[in-house]
Amino acid sequence: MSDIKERPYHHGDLRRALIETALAMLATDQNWAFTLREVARRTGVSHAAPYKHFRDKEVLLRELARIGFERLGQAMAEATASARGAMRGKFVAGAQACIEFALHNRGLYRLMFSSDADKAADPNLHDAAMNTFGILLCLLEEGQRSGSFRPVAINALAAASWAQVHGLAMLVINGQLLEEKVGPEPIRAALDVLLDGVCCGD
Amino acid sequence: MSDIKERPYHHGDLRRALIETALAMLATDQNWAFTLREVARRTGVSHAAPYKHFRDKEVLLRELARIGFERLGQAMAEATASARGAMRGKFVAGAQACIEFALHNRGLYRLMFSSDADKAADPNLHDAAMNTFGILLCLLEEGQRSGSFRPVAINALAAASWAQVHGLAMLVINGQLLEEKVGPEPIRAALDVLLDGVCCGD
DNA sequence: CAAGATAAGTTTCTCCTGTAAACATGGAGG
DNA sequence: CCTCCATGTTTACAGGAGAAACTTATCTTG
Repeated sequence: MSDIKERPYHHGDLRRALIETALAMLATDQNWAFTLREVARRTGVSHAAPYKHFRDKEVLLRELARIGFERLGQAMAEATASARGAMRGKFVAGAQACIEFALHNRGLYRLMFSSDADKAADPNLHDAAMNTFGILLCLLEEGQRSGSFRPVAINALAAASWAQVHGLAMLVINGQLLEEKVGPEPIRAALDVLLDGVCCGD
Repeated sequence: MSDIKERPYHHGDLRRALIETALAMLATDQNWAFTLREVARRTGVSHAAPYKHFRDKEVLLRELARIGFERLGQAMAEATASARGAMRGKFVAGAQACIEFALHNRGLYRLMFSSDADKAADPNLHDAAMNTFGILLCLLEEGQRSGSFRPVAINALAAASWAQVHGLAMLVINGQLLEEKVGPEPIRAALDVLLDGVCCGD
């Protein structure tokens, strides 16, 4: 009663609150191995309450992954947009934005690419992932149009770039890209190797 | 000697048997979300028996991952060794061997690169992973010595290659590299893009 | 060879999770 | 005002991880 917020029976926006709690836990624990009950607990509701908003745990996980792709896409879009100058620089900016995102959101990033975030099971998630992928595609198209990137099949460039960026991100957040193994600035160096294959001339 | 056993109290080689069962389950289920109890059940022992051989579930997971890296390394070594001709071809052979391995051992591959197979927690696992990585390094060194690969920092090449191959493998086993998205033969095409950046001249 | 000691199984137990079902509550519409 | 219904809560249950205590076969050693 003396409580500032005497939580009413009906939370008001529990769905949102649960998502926020889960995202916060992902940010902390970095291995996304959270339990639904813990999310409920930290949100201050009973352990069954979440089921009124998410049919099961995987639905929540997929929603989190979807949000992750949205944010990643936004980060990459901003990075490439604000990077002025050569296409090569834009590409690097986008790639680094992705890797930085992965580093600062390890748990979420891992979830996004884990088999638990099954794209086939949720059209919205699938679309979100595709949109993010689309940013890369646009960038590559732009680079080809401007004559900066080689005029090979766009899909080859896309597959190579996506794999490279995602691969780097995974290696980074797994701590498998340490100085002792691949030297300082491994990300930039690796991207340069790829870009030598992507860009025209040398 | 004879395989038809009356299930003696002492299994004889339960440790090995458990590993084999687990590997078989990984091969089937492809998402390595198996339970220790199920492994015990299928091996025909009580659910507590495994704890006599593995302190906890993660120890078993790490052992499986270690075996996975051993096999992957072997596959890649064989592929690169038996590929005769230009370095570029050797590289492609090794990369394809890795991706093929991932495809045919989805669960195991995912486990190998998941956070549950914590390299820092098991020196043997760490070494196995390093050895596999070493195959790639050797290949790159050989390519540089023979003048086929660009004389940039070996670590840049290594990071780029490792990320590329691993990234492709992850995308492939996640079904995110389908024809509709990246065209036919995406793997070969993507590798060619990278190799244009790795190899000398064009 | 008798007799522990010990390694390797088994049973039993506790705590936790995901999820279903039944019950409670409070705000919206007749 | 009363009743419906979305959104909570409590209770219940199947299953998993792992600890502890018990059992049995094998190994060691006097």
